[in-house]
Amino acid sequence: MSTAVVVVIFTVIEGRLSVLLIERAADPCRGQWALPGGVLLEGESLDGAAVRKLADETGVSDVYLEQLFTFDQPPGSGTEVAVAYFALVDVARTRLRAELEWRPAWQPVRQLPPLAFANERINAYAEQRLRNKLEYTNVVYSLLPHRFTMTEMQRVYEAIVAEQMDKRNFRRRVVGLRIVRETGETVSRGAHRPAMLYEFTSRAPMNI
Amino acid sequence: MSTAVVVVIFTVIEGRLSVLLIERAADPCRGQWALPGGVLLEGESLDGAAVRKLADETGVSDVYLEQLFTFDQPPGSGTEVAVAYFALVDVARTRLRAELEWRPAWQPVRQLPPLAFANERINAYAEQRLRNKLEYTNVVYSLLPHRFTMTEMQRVYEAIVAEQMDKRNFRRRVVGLRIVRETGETVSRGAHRPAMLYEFTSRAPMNI
DNA sequence: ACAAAAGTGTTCTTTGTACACCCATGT
DNA sequence: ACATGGGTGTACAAAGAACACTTTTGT
Repeated sequence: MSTAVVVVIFTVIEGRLSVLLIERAADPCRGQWALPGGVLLEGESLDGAAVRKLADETGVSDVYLEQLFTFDQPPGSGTEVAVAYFALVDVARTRLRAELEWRPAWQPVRQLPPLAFANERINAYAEQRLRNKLEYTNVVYSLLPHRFTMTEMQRVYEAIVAEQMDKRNFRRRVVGLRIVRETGETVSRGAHRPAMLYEFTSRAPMNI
Repeated sequence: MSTAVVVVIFTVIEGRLSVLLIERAADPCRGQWALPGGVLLEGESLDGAAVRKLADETGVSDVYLEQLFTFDQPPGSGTEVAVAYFALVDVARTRLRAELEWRPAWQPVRQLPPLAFANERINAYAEQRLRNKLEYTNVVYSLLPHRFTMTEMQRVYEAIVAEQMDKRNFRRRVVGLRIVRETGETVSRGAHRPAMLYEFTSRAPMNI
């Protein structure tokens, strides 16, 4: 009996929070979708396994990645428990590894297909935690480039909580909580006046 | 390779937050103290194993018990990972199971003896989580009898956060958050005027 | 009489929320 | 000229923190 590690990988695509799922080409649960996961290797740490799975699936590392919860595995699955992680990645930097028996795809969290195993619970739990963390941490740092405008950041938040925010209150909050700071430089991005560029005060998970 | 389950069991003794530790009478780590734990049995759920360990050690059930975090286990320990839980119990209702090779004792968290394995981290993590949960949930329900005075409840909070609070603000908070409610009955407990009895609005973990 | 805990209100500060207008640029 | 996103301030409400005195009872 071994330990499974699964990773709930979120991104934002066209203003919608989406999650990476794998279509199972083999039994059990052929044709259903499941969260990417695998077993803990000999001598590997949990965090190490999560980083490895994330890199295998998306090619990225150095993103927000946090342990979520540990779930029981169904009998006969070959593993006793599944340690779930969640991660946020910028879709523009990812490269999915599709193979014959391995068809990954981004699915909007509001319209998930039927999932194998207990993956609905894990997904729901991850989404809940993401929304909570959004309010007081810098989780989104790996969803944005190193420098970005307030509007770009706000669009990401709005995609995750699925509602619109007031831009003045939004700015006050993220600057007041020291999640981001002004860089002092501006940029012109289209048919409007130049915008201040911001950056995260830290690109590692804030622990609070 | 199997999965370990450990339980950080808190109580309040003489106004101090204390945790249950076991003195190891056998190698490895003979003479050191460790958190109570064991392996996940065949066909047993994680929560089930945590409930079983807690009952084995203290004789109590129906208390606050929540999954905390999953830690890597050191190589050669026979288990891959340790799923940690934390619990709060009323010391007056517990009965510790002491045996020759098994010497449990309550230790104040401010003066812990040297611990085996990575148990310092687990303890520190549990204490942190307890303090956070204290602010917005009913965690302490299993540290108090069914009916209690405000002062009794406040003493428990003060023991956990290790600082004194204002009783008017304290009452407003726990009543306002619907953690407790008045019962309408009063009691006389010593050389002072009778006190209102309160009760928890729920004796199951509030999920928020 | 005194010691011990119970009970009770107000002020101030901080935090969050709602809300509307003008500006610089590219087409 | 107009469409697009950028930038800004104020008023109100809610929540939290600080603070002191009187009451009831048992010894």
